[in-house]
Amino acid sequence: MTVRVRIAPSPTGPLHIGTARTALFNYLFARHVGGTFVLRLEDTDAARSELGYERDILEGLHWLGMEWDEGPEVAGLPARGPYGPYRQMERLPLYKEAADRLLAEDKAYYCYCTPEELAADRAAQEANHEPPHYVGRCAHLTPEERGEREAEGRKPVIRFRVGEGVVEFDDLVRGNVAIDTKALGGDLVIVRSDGTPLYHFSVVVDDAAMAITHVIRGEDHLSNTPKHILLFRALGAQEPKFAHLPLILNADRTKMSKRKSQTALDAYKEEGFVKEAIVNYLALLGWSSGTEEDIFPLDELVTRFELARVQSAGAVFDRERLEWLNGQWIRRLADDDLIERLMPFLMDDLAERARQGEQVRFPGQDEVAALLPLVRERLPVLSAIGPLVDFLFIEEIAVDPAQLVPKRWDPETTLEALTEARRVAADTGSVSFEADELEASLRALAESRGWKAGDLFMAIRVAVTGRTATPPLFDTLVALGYERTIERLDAARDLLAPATSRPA
RNA sequence: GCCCCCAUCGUCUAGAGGCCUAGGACGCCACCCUUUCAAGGUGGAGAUCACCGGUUCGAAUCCGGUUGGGGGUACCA
Repeated sequence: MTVRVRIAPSPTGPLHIGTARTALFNYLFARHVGGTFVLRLEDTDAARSELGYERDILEGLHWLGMEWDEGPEVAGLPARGPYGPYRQMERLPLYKEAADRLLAEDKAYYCYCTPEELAADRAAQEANHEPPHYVGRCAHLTPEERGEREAEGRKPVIRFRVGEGVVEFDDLVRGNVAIDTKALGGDLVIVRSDGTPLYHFSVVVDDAAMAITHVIRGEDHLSNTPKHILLFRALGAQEPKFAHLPLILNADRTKMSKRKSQTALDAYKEEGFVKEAIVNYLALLGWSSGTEEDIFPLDELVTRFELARVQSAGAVFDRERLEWLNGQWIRRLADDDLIERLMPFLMDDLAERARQGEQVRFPGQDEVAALLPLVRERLPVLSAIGPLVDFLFIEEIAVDPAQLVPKRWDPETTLEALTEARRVAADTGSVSFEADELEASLRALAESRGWKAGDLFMAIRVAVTGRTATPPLFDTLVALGYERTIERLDAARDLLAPATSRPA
């Protein structure tokens, strides 16, 4: 029997980090055993489903590198796989047929209860401290009674007879789970009054129709699993194996939510998290290799992944750890690759500065390539590139006079030092403007004047970049170029003393 | 309320009866390197393995209970 798993997102919001993790575990499991990874869109909640979300989800999964073997047609490309269509709203006849079958076999029935009646039932049950459940008012209607209700114009839902007994299954991560059908809340609605199927029904009809062998999903579905198993049985379908993954948690250990955490994959992408780090991190949320390594590319995760090594307790999403992994992955990327990923972030940053009225220059890839050694180890996220190098591309940098003066110095000393530094830089630069020479001559200057090299360098750093934290100074000066270095040193001197009184 | 699941450093985890005076990683602290910031290196603090009882010569590991946390309980998915 060949393994078939699926990821079945609902296009009711942008791709959620939890959905991405569930997709990943399904993907890893499928690839590890040479099975098939199916993508199915569960869009039966017409009120909340949107095409834009669907695209976001598909693009996100694709971006992370999880190609599906079977899935819906997208952007003009035909559906892949023999079990299509892969959007539930395009599979309505299938649910209709399945529901009719259950109806014919009296495993399901029409229910005409109004929302008001159901609400009243629930209120009464609550008052009596009973668990909420459907009372079965319509469970045994005669044809006449049904006729009366139809005549009133009531549109029925279809309910599935849950029956009595204990449903037991062997969860691949949790072991044996047994739940009494009494805890299920009575006969459950499987088809809405408008004829569309509800999740618990469509998911089973489809998993059966698509020959899914393993259902790997979040723990939030664990209590609902008996409903599904009962439905599989009623439909005469082979029930799949189940594996319920631990939930991803907010810092307060509740189920990760938009309200308390950043849940949209897109938001992480826009901050400059690389896909390798996200995949790596998501895999480590609930799974561990059992070794002491923690950096794994996708293909290695595929070879190592086992459901048996999945944790059963929930895992708090730890952004710090994600950032660390991101830095690790950024350091590992090939030059060309990193440049390509960095460019959009840098361009966006500069474009934003331009919008704010600053004069900026947009560098080409070659120019950014030259900066790579200066920034590579300083990027926890790709979006950190702007603040690291934008002073190179902005005509007029803002310099704070207060920051210009090193802690141990006074303005006079600083002015003198910058003046001397300008002279030395000009002298050196007239021969060759290179990092080693600049460093040697400026160190010599500091020594001859009894200044701490660090203080001198800090004054220069702030003068030419406007910042106290930058890539290494001399490489920065070279990147800036001779002329702009001199210009900025002069501008900084002006800041410390009016031009008229500036020492020549 | 009822049902189900879970429980090892702040966080992610290793651990499947003796290898555990509980290991690794993130974060934190210190030192080294160093022109700043990073990165890197070294070291450190940090967990009476939720609690109680049992099984056993021996338990973080097995069993029971307690407590705590989470999830589910819709004409949402």
